[in-house]
Amino acid sequence: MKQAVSNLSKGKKTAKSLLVAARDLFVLNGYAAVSMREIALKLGINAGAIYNHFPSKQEILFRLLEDHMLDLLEQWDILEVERSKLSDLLILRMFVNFHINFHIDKSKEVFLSYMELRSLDRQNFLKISKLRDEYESILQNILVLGKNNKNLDFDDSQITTKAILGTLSSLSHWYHQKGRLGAEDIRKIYWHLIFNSVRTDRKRNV
Amino acid sequence: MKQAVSNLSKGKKTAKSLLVAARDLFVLNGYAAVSMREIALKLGINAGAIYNHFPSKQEILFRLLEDHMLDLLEQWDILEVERSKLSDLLILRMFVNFHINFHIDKSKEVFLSYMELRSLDRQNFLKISKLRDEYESILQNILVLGKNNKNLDFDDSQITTKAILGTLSSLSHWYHQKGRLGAEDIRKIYWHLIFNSVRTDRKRNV
DNA sequence: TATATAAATGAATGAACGTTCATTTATATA
DNA sequence: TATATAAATGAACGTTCATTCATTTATATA
Repeated sequence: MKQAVSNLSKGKKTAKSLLVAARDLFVLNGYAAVSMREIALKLGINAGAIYNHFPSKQEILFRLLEDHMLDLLEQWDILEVERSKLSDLLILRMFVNFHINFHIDKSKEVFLSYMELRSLDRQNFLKISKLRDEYESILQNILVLGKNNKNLDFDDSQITTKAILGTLSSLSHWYHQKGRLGAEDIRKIYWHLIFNSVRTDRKRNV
Repeated sequence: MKQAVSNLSKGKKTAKSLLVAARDLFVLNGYAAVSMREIALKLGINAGAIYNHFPSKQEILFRLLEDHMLDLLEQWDILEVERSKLSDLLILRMFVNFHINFHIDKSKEVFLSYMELRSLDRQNFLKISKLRDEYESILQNILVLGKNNKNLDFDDSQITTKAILGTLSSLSHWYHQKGRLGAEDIRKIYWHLIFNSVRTDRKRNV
């Protein structure tokens, strides 16, 4: 359970603020282009002070990405109970809505996970890749199950998984709170697109 | 018209090789994480020699992105004659196929344009953004025209444009020459997905 | 082949980088 | 309030960075 910020010790508060500052700067300029001095400056502290909270710049990035992926997988797990009662198609809709909600709430973290995988060192890269594959396989399993039960139709589960995630991920590239459309509109538009692309009676030719 | 490499002077050959080396390194590690020394090392020359061909590292990136975008727009323009005879739906299919072909042929350039927009300085960023918007509006115009003629159906042309481009762009993140599927398979799979997501008699609910 | 021009060298520039550390200052505990 | 611990300072470390430049070497032209 997450703790209210006001209950945290000064050290934990600073660590949290550093993660937020680093996240924002990494999103804006990219990991490699952001210096420890810039991150520290955002909190008005000295760069050296960061090392009381994190052992390295690399560890800050890893913590951001791992926290995000674990959060994503955990939140999906929590829906397991509700999910067990749903049809294949409704589970797919739940996944799409879940994914969109997450992208809207955590658009910076999503964007970061997408862009900065390559900035992780080998060991950290493997850890995050594993979590990412885990998430991807959730969707792929939904698709395969739906196809086996003849409730969904598509040509290739692997590519279709990538394509749907690509469709949804475009969200993190343009979504801003102040936009023209609300979350409900966006969920509806994307669901219609995705639903039609994999429904059973879709056409195979123009 | 492109010139055969063997006809180029030594200087032009080196410049071309530098662009290729920079492209490959930028794709692998990101612009900010690549040094001029690394780029030079790929050709076995000294870093200082790069400046006989390009005025700055920034200019190399800009040249890569601008060349790519201009190539993309020009290749689409060339198809104008063929296009004028086609129906709305076939024009959309032509766009999808064109886009996929380009992603397959120039996957590194596409990936770079996608990832390194933020590494451009303000002036260069605006130039490339303009070209990118131009390309995006090609698809949006196709969609709007198709909807007006009742040959296509979707909720929002702007989001649908972004979603389709997102779908297609996922290609540049996983496509490798040596993969399981050929270009023809990929075109077919993506076309079915996209066609069904915007065809006129699509369903609005589960 | 002689000569002008283009390309590459290798050392040097100052600035910025991540990280360390002895020291000082603030916070939490007793 | 006294004391132990945590957090922040500010200077410094060794490296690496993009870029410059006088000089040398290679190429193209006449």
